[in-house]
Amino acid sequence: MGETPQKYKYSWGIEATLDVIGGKWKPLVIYQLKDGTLRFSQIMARVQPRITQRMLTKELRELEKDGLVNRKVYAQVPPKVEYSLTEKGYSLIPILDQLCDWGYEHMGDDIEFQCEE
Amino acid sequence: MGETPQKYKYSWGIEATLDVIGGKWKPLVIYQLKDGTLRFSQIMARVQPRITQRMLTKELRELEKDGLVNRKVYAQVPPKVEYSLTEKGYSLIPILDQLCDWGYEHMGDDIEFQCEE
DNA sequence: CAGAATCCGGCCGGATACTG
DNA sequence: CAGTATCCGGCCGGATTCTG
Repeated sequence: MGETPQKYKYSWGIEATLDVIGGKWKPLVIYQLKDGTLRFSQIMARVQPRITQRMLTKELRELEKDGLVNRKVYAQVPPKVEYSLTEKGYSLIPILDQLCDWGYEHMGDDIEFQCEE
Repeated sequence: MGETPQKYKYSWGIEATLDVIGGKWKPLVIYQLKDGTLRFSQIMARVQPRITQRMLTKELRELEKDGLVNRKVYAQVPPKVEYSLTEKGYSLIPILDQLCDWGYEHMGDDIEFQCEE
């Protein structure tokens, strides 16, 4: 029945999603991984010179904890760690594309963009 | 060579968009306004008891500054201020819906949702 | 190479009180 | 009613140093 036609609409889903991609560098990191597996240093290089090691480590850990990225450690010296997107992580790409597009269309008056190619 | 086949992909657009909707309450506030104009106290009531006056004022000011909401002040006593979405603000609704859906599908194991109805 | 640890400034966001 | 003003704790995020 029509009760609570629109009620409160707290939109927890939005907050849950923003909790996951809202980190300062997270969308960037996810975007880097969309084309495949990358090593820690490779991600660093692609987001450089803006992100610090500490931040990259931290955000990768959180993304891993949230089930968006896989972390594979090779037991060797020197260390080698590879990161890739999980299914869940991949499912975010279309949304990130849209966020990027919106930014491009509505905010892009004096900044550079690199959404799609 | 396929010059800069994928280059860096900084995705500034994403960051620009998240700057605008990334505030803790902003997506909620925008969502409340999607059905039409609301007064300050009405927005408060809908987001209550979670947001504070200070935060609502602050986020509304930022949304106004970013051109997402209109602010109409009635010169009367007691004061009356109405908020509504701009075109730009409305254009975010589909994206917010997607963010909400994603949260619902991927994070919704033990939280309540109210995306659409 | 991929981090862990430490230090630190800033500012985000909440609580409370006051005002036109 | 719709704000300001003030205080304040926490934590976000950067810089730097050390390590297996």
